[in-house]
Amino acid sequence: MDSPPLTPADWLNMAVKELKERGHGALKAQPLAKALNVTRGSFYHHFDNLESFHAKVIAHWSEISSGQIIRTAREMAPPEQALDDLLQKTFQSGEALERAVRAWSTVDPAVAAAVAKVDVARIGVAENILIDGGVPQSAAKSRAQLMYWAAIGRLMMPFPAENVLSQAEITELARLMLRP
Amino acid sequence: MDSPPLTPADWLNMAVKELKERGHGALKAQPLAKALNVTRGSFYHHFDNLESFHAKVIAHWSEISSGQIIRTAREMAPPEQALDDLLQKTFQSGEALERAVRAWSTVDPAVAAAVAKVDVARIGVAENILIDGGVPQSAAKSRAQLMYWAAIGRLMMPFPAENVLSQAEITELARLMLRP
DNA sequence: GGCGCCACATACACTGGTGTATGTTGCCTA
DNA sequence: TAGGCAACATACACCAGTGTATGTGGCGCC
Repeated sequence: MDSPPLTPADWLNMAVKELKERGHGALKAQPLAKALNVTRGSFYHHFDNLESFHAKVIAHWSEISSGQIIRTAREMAPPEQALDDLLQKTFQSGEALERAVRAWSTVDPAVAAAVAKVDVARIGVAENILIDGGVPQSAAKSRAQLMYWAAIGRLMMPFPAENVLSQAEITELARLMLRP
Repeated sequence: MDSPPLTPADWLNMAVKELKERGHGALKAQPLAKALNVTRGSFYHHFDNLESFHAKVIAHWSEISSGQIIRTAREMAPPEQALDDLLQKTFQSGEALERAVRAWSTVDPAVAAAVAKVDVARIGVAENILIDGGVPQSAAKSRAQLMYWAAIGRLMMPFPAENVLSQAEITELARLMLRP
């Protein structure tokens, strides 16, 4: 029943999974090793210590998130639709992960820095969509910020699944935000 | 140099302080005892165990938050001003605490339940302000939700102090939200 | 066919936490 | 003035984690 040897990527993927399901408190060598059916020896073979491992985990998350941003930006159909996508789809399957990372960022400055970068990138995408939709540049930034904050705020509700706006409400909001 | 004997309230106040400054990971008997210059014996004299202590901490936070809500609601001057207050003042000195509690809520269902209740109450206040300001009931709820999510989202940014809207922008937003 | 390295396993010393059981000290009170 | 209780302190057994040092099995390769 022995499985193929593990790579650092395997550890990072498991880390992301545990982060999503149990929060950053689960990012420890011993529990992760158990989840991968190996001992901590493997962990300390691939990584120097917990701190550097955490750094690689958050870097991995940044890449994942950046990938999502690129894809979202590429689907820039009509601005109204792009806005819907950005508001809704960005945090669809990634909600739990996003919540966990943001909670983590409140106690780890390195994570906070990474999250801040991703935030800037995402808000930039939203801003460009608004500008493409005819919103004056001066107003676009603060509106994009507002929208982004609302999206983050929603998923930081204790039960984000119960905190939803109807499609009609989202469309109404998008229309409001695209007003010149 | 001996100080007066501690009460459970002293422990709860210290807990809130540590929660605010270091996050919920600091809510442990040993570190708190050290911060209060006593030993864990005192902790286990006043509380059964960590779990019940945590329950009292979050209950204490709920009362604090409810107090703020009452005060905010009582200052219901003109709706525009009340909205400013709700958006800005609620999380002024309490930003770090709010962040910590919300991060905590992502890993503790009991905390999540308490936070959810406070959220409902706060959104209710915002909704009433909007209704007082002439917004139709049907639209008031979703707009109040949006505003609340944005407020929460802002303070969950890694550096909330750098994520601010100018007073002009807030006023503009309040005006927008109060549109019938 | 022995060499070396990769991917672990094992063992050890250590830290920082929990909960419990049992002192100890001062004050309040009958 | 003796008892009793509140507010601790002390000591113990235990657990879950870290990091490090060293052992080991297989496989690639010349």
